[in-house]
Amino acid sequence: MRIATWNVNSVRQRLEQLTAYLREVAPDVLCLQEIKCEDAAFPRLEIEELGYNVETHGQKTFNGVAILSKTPIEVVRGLPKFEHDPQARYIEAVVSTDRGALRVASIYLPNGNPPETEKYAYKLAFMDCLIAHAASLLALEEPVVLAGDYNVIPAARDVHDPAAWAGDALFLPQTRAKFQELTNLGYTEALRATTDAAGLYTFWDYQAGAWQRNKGIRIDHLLLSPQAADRLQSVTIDKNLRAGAKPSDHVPIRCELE
DNA sequence: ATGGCGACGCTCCGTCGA
Repeated sequence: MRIATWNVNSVRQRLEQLTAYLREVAPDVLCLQEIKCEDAAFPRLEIEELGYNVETHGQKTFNGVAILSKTPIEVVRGLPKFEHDPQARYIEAVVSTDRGALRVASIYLPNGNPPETEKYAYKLAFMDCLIAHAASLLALEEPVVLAGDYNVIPAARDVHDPAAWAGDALFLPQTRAKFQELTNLGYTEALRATTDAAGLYTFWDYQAGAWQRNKGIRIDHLLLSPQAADRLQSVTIDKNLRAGAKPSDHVPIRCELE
């Protein structure tokens, strides 16, 4: 069972890369963030043609999330207790698999910069709500994968230059503490269950030759409930996509569950 | 040493992202 997440930075701009990824990597479930279009504008037919079911929670211009799945899914749009949010940042699916139900969320957590503004307060409020919801999911004792662009650098080893990012909303102590609060509930960060290595990144800015200089950060994560973590076999960052033509500034990260 | 991008839209600049 292969589950991937990818911030595509506009699904319409990335359609060629997305369909190539579905063909070559063929994840069973792919969570997308920053689709940047309304549901009606999502290139649904091109994806369905490749054998995927498509569920979107889009909006015009900004944000927008989706879940693609080889098997049929039932979805809920919006983060529970945060449904009034006009920003489309959360969609959750129950996926039928041959090993029973699997729950997968596609999350686009707010960036939060600049930290002294209401944007950071919004990020923290979203995280509080996500923590509460994640706790309620644990009570179901199901395999759950909370996947997405968390806009959180968990630790110094996850950023090329920790000092340069010290005051950034992605790396502030309060941000990292909230992320740790989430994992402390009982979720396993998939990548960190497989390696302690530093310098594993999922995002490189388009500016200042960040990719060429490997000035990256690790902000896209897969969080696993105990029932999912027990089945974890491997984690892969599809870094090669950043070197290809017209890339997203994020690359996919995926895990294999037995 | 500095700055260097890219997507979007009531589009040719201003805003946003990370």
